[in-house]
Amino acid sequence: MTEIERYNPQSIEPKWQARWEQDQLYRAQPACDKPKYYVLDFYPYPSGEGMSVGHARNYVPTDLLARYYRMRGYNVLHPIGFDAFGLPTENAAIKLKVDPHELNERYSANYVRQYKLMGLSYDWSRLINSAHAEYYHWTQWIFIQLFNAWYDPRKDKACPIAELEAELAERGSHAIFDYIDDHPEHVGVVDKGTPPITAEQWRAMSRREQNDYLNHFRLAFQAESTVNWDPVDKVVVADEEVENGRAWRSGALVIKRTLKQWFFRITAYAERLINDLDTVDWPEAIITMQRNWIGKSEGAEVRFPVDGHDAEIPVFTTRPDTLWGATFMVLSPEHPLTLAITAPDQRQAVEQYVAFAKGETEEQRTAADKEKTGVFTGAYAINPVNGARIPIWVADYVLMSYGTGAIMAVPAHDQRDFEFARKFNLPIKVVVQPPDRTLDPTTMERAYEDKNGVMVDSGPLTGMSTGEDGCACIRAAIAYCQQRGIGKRRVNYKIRPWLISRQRYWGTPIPIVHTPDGPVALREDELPLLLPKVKEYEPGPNGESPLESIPEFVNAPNGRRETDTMATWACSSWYYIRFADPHNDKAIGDPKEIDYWLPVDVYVGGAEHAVLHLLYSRMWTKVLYDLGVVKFFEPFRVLRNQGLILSPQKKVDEHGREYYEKMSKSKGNVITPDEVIAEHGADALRGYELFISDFEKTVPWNTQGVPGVRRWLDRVWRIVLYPDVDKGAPTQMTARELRRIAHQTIQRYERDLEAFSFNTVVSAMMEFTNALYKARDAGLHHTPEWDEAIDILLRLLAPIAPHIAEELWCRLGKPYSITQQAWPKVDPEAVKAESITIVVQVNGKVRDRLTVPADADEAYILEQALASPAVRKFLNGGAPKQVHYVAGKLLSLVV
RNA sequence: GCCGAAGUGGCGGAACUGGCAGACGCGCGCGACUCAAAAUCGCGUUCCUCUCGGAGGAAUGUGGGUUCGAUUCCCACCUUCGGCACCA
Repeated sequence: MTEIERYNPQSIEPKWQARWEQDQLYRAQPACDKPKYYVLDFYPYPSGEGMSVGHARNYVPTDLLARYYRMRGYNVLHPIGFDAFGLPTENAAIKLKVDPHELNERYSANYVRQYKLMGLSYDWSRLINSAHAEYYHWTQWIFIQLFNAWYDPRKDKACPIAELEAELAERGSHAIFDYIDDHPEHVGVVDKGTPPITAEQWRAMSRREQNDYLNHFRLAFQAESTVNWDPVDKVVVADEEVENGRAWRSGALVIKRTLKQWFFRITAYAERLINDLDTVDWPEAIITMQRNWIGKSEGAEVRFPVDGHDAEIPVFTTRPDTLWGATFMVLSPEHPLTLAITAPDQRQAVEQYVAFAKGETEEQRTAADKEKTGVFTGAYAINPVNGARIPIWVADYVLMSYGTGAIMAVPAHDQRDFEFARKFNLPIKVVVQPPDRTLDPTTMERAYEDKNGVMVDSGPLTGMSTGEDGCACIRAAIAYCQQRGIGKRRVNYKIRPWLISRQRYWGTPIPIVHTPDGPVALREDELPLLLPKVKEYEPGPNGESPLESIPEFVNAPNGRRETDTMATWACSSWYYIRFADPHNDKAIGDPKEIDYWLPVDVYVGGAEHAVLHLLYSRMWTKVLYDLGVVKFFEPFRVLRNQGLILSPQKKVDEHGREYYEKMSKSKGNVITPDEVIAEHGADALRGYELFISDFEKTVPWNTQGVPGVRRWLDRVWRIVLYPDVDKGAPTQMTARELRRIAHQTIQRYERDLEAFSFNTVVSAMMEFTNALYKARDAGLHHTPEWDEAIDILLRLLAPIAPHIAEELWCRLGKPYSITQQAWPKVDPEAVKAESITIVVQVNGKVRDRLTVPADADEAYILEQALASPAVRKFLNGGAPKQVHYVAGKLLSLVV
């Protein structure tokens, strides 16, 4: 027996990692004629805790793809960088009393160390970091482009704000507003409630007033906004950081404060953000979530005059067909007309109610199954379609932020209105009778919301029934309103402007100076606006940004510098472009490189960013497309989400149900790649990350899984280097069969990898390895087919387990590096089988299996089947009534 | 409540276009090697029944349907996970 050297990843992995790094094997070439492949991971935030094996679920599959496409001859861009700005680092800096710049370097370096430990093939020459001025210079540059642009609805794209100024000076803004009226999908290009003006009015304005007006159109703009304020921590907190009205960190009751905030006008892109979803290959769930988030709904805006006042209240409705069934109207407590129209004897009650609603948290106000509340204003509106005088109420179930902040209430056909009407004894009027029964307002138990039915008591619509698409009555109602001049077709979107400013230190400074004439952007040659070093990172007593206390920063020659910084969503909205040319100090990137590399071919990350990052990035891409900076309008061609990895420990909840926890430091159940690699090596970790489950599924980590994969790699090691040792029982296999298995494995590998079915890629490789043991036991190992099979095995292994593949490749005396070898070609001749197995069924049950030559025809197979004793047993001596033959697979006999 | 995804052995999962359900791995059991253990190798491992070295039956969340044939297609329901949640 030969003395064998055991597979020892601890000695071979660091050796090859050092060699690869020295040789810079994974550098992408600049733009050239080669086909490109851009595979990208979601931009990671480098946390102080480092990575867990859950993070590797993202990085290993993309590395497999990168290595695979390199071997297939593509110029592969596989970069990484750090989304380094943001609150977690800032909070850590405050707590540890360490400069966040320093923490960033420390944490990023730890991530890089872990990436290298896993043998990931990133192009390290393209490493980027959002918190480096070299990077945020261009985040600021894009901010300026947005600030200096508006969305021209007629051109359906972003245009320089100077064009808007020229138009205002020449013709005013009426043409723009008229166009939006006729094309309601453009409602989001301008702030709600902005008045149209004439050229004379524009020219009469001061520069400050003009800037205020332009602000309603700019793609980056400042506006008043209500935010959650934590009086103990003295910070603004996000909605997500508020639980039951209390700040998550301090436990203090949050109060609402109105602050001036910076926004991006994502609403202008609502329609394109929906429509362009048809052009990407993304998980259906994410596409649906984005659609819902944008929340397009079509209907009509109808104006209701207020009885006895010189005022009209517009309402938005998706069911204009039910206009005749409106029996009351409801205003949001924040509606500007609420107090103005309130009758004197109701004033006290309404004021009280408005104050009560204002004091409610978002949580209380939108709680499920909340009892309806509201107060009568004492005023009446006139229903413009039938002159009916209907009471106007104020109630918190109507939100100021959606539609017009006022609704017409149709209790017979809207469940919310129904509940309100029942509670306050308001009349209910049925205007749509369902086809199968007759609704009686006095006995109805819930609203009939279906569109299907016949119109009753509805003026000109009476007797109409729902058309083919269910919207005939709606269209007729809109046409009627338009003709009478009381309403018009309208589109509403739920999506709101994207809040970008944070009164915090650790973020990209906003390149704006507030002058007596209003906000002015820095010139491009004044960038980057550096984040100054400070001693204290805590926000001021009233939530002022720490930047406010630095006179050298705040005081600009022409005014006061903006002290808000950008939320990290800005940094991550364009980083995928930067990788094309990451160190360019003249532009966000050389257009030649950007045009070559983008869009991203495959983008992989967790589903938690379904809406936020993926929506923001799409908007920025479209702005840059409109402005001619890039030539693509969707950044990520293919998107896939990896599933979560949970802790292996089974827990039982209070109902006795079993579940697995997420890995987290606070629960003390984190498994790190470091510990797994120390014990079993990076290749075994990589293999198990791929093998653990279906890529998109959430699954608990199994501590036995890595040793299982390690055993497979051990077997690979032994069969490649020591095929003569430890023979098993003799088996039957021909050289041709071995060759067929090798080439079929290439096919399965390619097919499964391209379908993101990485677990079956690994299992195909395990089967191939098992087949080699069998072939060895059949005495095949000194044949040319054996050498070819081993060669294929190692090439296919290289993307999964690069270290062991390189080591074995080297020991067989083949040329360095295996990662630079060509991908093996499938030989179609080798794949063909000479004999095939045909399953014989009788009445749908398998009764026998026949081995026949691959070219056997149906007649021959039928003859063989009828001769089989196992089959005859179930034929009861008769002939089959029906015969179904599936070529090469199955013969089904029916008796 | 609404929208989306998914339910297959003890566990993770596989099954290409309607055609052998349970590949591959984990775990478990038995055996070989060993003084012993580890490692390794071999065999077995969905459930039930029987006249058990064989044969038959049932089974892919539940109940129906289409089909010679359904994990796959259709209908209804149940459960789990994710998202949204008074959006007019």
